[in-house]
Amino acid sequence: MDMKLATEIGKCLSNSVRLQIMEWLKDPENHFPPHESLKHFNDGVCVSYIHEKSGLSQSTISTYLSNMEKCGILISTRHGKWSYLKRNEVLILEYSTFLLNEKNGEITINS
Amino acid sequence: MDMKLATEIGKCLSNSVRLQIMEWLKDPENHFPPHESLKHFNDGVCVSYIHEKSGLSQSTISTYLSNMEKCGILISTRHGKWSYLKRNEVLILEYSTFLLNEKNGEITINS
DNA sequence: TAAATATATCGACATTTCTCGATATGTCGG
DNA sequence: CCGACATATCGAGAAATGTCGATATATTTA
Repeated sequence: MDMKLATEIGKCLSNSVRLQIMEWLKDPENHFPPHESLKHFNDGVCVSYIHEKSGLSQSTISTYLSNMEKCGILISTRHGKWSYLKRNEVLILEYSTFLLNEKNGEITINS
Repeated sequence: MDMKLATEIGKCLSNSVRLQIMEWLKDPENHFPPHESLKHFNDGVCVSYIHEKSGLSQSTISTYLSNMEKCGILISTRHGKWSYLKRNEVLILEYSTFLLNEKNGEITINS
């Protein structure tokens, strides 16, 4: 993983509301009502549901989500007038792995 | 992992120099000269070596490292007049795991 | 095509972070 | 105890981020 990308991902994860969104999206069924239009959560959750739950303004959340998509940790899919957001688990795994020190192999406590 | 702690860790990792320091400390032997006093890297690297390599001022780096230690991703050990910093691999692993979605089990591509 | 709804973008101001030089504190060697 | 060196803290100005309301754009439906 490229340092520049990793820094951008870090920025997305450095704010409690954005981090909370990442948590909610781990398990949309348990954090959001079913959507009136789509019957599944395959593409995640629409912006307005995230907005309502967040307590921040629509414009703020829209910008957050847009930046999170720009760096790749979220994937956006449009269905009609709704934008659905879901986690990009592959990139998150890459980032997560990048943070670890592969030199350690399995982590050893009490070196 | 607590959301508040995770947010603080995210802030530490949201700056390219701090992220770079985390990278250097994965493998001190290959990024820093041997210390004049200590013959090993068991406790990491002293502040001044990190400072020199970073290109930022001593006060900036001191503050960076202090904050990184405060949230726990670095561990500081004093030896005489030197402070040595090393990665807290255990906490980094916890954070890294927190980011992942355990609901997925092993990650599946192409859902 | 006009109204309604969902989302995106803009401009502005408040808050936080970045970053420095100056200075304080801690520690060793003489 | 004093001078030298390592690190920490302080105060300040610059830059970035947070956050909003207003407005623009897109899409569906009447």
